[in-house]
Amino acid sequence: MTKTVTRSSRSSGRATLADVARLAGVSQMTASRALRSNSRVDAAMAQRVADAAEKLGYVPDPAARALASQRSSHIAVMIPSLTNTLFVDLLEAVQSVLRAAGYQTLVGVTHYDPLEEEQHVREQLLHRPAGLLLTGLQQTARTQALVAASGVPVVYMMENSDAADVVSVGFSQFDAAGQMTRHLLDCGHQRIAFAAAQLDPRTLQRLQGWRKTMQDAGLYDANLEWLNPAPSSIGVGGQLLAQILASPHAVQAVFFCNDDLAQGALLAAQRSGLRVPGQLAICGFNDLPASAFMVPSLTTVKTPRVEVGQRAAQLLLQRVQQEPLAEHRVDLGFSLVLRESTQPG
Amino acid sequence: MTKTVTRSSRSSGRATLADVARLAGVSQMTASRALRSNSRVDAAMAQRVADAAEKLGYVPDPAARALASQRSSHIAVMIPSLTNTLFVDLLEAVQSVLRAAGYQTLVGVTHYDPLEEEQHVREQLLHRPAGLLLTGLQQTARTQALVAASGVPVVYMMENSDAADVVSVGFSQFDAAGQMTRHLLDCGHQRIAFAAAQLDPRTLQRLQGWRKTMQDAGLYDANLEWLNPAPSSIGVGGQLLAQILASPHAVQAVFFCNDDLAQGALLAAQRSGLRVPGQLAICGFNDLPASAFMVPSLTTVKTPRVEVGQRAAQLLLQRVQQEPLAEHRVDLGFSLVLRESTQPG
DNA sequence: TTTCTTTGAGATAGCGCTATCTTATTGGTT
DNA sequence: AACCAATAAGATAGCGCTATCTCAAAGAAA
Repeated sequence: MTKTVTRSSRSSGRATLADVARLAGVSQMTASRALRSNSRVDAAMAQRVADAAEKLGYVPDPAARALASQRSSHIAVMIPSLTNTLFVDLLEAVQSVLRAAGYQTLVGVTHYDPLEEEQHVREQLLHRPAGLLLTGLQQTARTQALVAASGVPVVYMMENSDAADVVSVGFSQFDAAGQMTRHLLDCGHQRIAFAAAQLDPRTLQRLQGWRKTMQDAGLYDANLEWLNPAPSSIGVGGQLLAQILASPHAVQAVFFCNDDLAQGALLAAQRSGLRVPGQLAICGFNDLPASAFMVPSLTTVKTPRVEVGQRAAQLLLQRVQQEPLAEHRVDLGFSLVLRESTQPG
Repeated sequence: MTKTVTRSSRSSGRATLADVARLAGVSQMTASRALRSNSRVDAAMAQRVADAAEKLGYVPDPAARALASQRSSHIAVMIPSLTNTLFVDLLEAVQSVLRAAGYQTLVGVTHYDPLEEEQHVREQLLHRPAGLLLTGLQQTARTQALVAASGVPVVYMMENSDAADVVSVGFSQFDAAGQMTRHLLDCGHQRIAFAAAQLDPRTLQRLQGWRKTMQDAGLYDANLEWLNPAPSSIGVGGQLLAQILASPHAVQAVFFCNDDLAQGALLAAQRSGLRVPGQLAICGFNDLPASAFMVPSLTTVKTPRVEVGQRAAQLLLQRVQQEPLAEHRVDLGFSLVLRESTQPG
């Protein structure tokens, strides 16, 4: 005999917490607590509730939960771009961790614009996300104020902050660029140009890393800096190379701030008959998938974007669940990938 | 004098619909209707409500709305991959349209796996999305059943269906591949290989388009088919080219099912000293950003992915808002992009 | 023993909306 | 004039959860 429960016409038809509580023979509140296991509940009773939920195929209603608790099961993620494989990898890593924990990921693509980021954050906060993941540390003052006022926990990705109350997962863009520059110096190059596009904060940190190393080596020259604010792309990489070659200042190597630029430069070099690394050494940053297959293969910096995404998501979950954090600042490092495009004679 | 409204400790502190109704001097229900403008409301009254909402900075609470109406402001989008620029462009287009209309986009990356898609859809339906965007027409039977049972409106992307009750926005993968094959024939090639990876439904439709054209020309040979189920990538493109060149069957041109494969083949050819198009013509599909910059530049099929995303999102919004659709099947076509890699002698 | 905490469970009361039912008003029919 | 649909607004009652308060029982401190 099937017990037929009469339901209002407005009900969803799904099993509700009340059904579970009835079957388990406990109050609805106890069932709620048992399923969330946040408050101390008798173990045997919790098991009864879990069994009842299982039997009924009960799934909590996110909207009801959000309305009652003023906190949704969404986590908002702000990334600058999906065109750059870097952020795609970051996002996929974030999403797999969050999804496994039962959270939905809402992605905001900011196109490297702090104001667009602010607008996205403002919209997202209306949905009362459980947490927020931000790329980089340079938000507008209003974004910071909005986030602070909302009380939503945040974890920052791709850069590290020294502030005590900021949780960040990243690596030193400055050091990475410094080491790559060092490598080019070790190859015997002295006139090492730095070419960049987009000019987002992380790119500028790489610029500083290159500058510092060149200055320390006594080889810094402002004529070696080639900065183009346009979005980074293969096409812009080719343009930058053309500009560098057309200038009267000699150059032995070019450090591109991103692999797509470097790839574009390699292709442009090939088209114009310039031998790499014979006449010019070229390197990039991020180790995008195509870089290993370029001819010549591209020397670059391998960045831990997947690990950054995973760790950031894990830390955010801990914050959301009010667990204490072991560390506030996670530096995941980087590694140089030396390939043909900088191979010394 | 500021009127202080006493609020319960559980309230969010934001202005609620009740506040708006009070200020406008109407009932809460009228305010609700006026703001949604779905039911006939007196124009003057609607204006009063709108003014009051504006004055209070009222923003509806999505959770409360979802709970009361059994329908959220989310729209779920299923795409196979974010690694393929094709889908990134599609997604960004979708998202910009939906966001402008006040909907949140929830992305499910299925990795070309119908079962993973099913699991994503199942999870998303628990959140009662307002609508669903699916890539391709090949879902599992259970996915179809789940979607049908939920009553959530769906629009299919990237392929067109002839079924009367299916809303789809796409183009003919079959025709596109046929035309490209025709182009290779027109260039004077007879031994035209088709090389593919991933082997998702759309890839197989392209395969069929190539087959049909080759058969019609009396040039079909099963030895010209090179299918690798691995995920499509630059590396796999190089492998496929190596296999084709190592086989005893002569080949004059290779039609790769995706640009990333073709790019990999171009790079591998360059590395091994094979002249393209001199010794071998190569073409791809999708016109990814790098293709125009390859050396030689890559002949390919330009696919209307941005337009597909926009139209699909617009149609879905119409379905969500119960508006009648002008057309159920939107074919956005494609165009051949003829570049150096297939240039005859 | 008495009193004061601690702990687990239940009862109650919303969270902020919208579906639905009811009632008042209007204008068109016969 | 009497009647009936069509329309607009209000009253009511939830949607399915969780925060908060209350209370009984059990253990710790006096």
